[in-house]
Amino acid sequence: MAEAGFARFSAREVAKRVGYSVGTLYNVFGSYDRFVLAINTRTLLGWTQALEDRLSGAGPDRIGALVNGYFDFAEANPNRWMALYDHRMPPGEEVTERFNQAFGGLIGIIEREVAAVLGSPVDAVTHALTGSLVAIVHGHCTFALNGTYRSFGGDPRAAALARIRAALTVTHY
Amino acid sequence: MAEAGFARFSAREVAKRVGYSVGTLYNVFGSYDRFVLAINTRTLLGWTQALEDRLSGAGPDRIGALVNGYFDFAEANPNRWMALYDHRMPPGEEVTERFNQAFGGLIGIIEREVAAVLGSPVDAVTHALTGSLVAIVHGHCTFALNGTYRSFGGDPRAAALARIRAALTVTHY
DNA sequence: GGAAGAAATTGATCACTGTCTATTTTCTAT
DNA sequence: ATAGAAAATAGACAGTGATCAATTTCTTCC
Repeated sequence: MAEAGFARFSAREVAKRVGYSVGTLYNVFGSYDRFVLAINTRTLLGWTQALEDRLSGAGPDRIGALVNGYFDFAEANPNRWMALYDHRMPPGEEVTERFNQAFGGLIGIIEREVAAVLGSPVDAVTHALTGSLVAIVHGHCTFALNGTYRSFGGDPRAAALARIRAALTVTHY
Repeated sequence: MAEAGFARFSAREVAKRVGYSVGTLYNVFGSYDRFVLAINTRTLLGWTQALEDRLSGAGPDRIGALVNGYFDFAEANPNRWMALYDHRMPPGEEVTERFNQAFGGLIGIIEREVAAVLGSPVDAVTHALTGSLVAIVHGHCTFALNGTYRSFGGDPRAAALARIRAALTVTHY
């Protein structure tokens, strides 16, 4: 996935490279979508770990550390990161519990820092605000990786951080 | 594309439905990627038109009209809108000039309104800020359409608009 | 050590995809 | 009516996800 990217990823190619037949892959994972989901869960866990590492070595600007950690992981693993959003479950099928937990864990890390900055408890309000802040960084990161941001000019991660700070400032009042 | 979505879209199926053979589609468009690009260019032009219509019937809150127009188009045409970002050119190949122009036109509409709100001329600074604001809305809209925002709680378009206003407020100073 | 049963693995097969090209059909202008 | 250009076709190719009966490998117990 890291090497080929979501569009060119193939279960058969994986089977060939790991020395198993296609059938085994399907016995283990059930379907192509569940296979990709397993990979994406792994990516999510690695990303969470990267953010935690950033925070543990961070100075007073923990929000800045998170935004930079977010971008750094995505830029270091563009194909894996993009696969997280390129892949969609077929209509009717639900995402794995493990995947949801991994995603929740990632958001939880960010949420704690958002609440800390605002001096608020971790509640529904900070949860919703965290989602919105993540959406801000996600949008900037997406445009950075797919080349859209180049036509805008400026540094996407600096812009994202500025918008986050503005949001947190205004929310203070 | 509107009906099947990017993942399940197929040139052969299109050929069948329009009553031509696959070969003709390839004679006309050159490749699958260029075919999708032609569709996406059309989507971009339709989206631009929708935003212009909104603005022409808008009250004093033109930024609000843009954000709502952005969301409304995406929610009314989820598959077409998502295809805009799901599709990526194969490495080495470039996007059509027509596509870039259509995208530039869309951004231009937003940029004029951003400059107007700030009382600034349309220059490199407002251009970069516009890109950042579009990234904000894009992130919220993406999470709204792919279901991610549900787990956050709250209304994605209201959140996007609040973040935009915060960004424009802080930028004033 | 060997046999019975469970577990894991295989590969052939299916319907589908994008891509390409030689061939045929249709149109256009003289 | 005809020569030449343009448009459209069908079929072949290599690749995909999916399925499943048949085979191989591993456990377990006597």
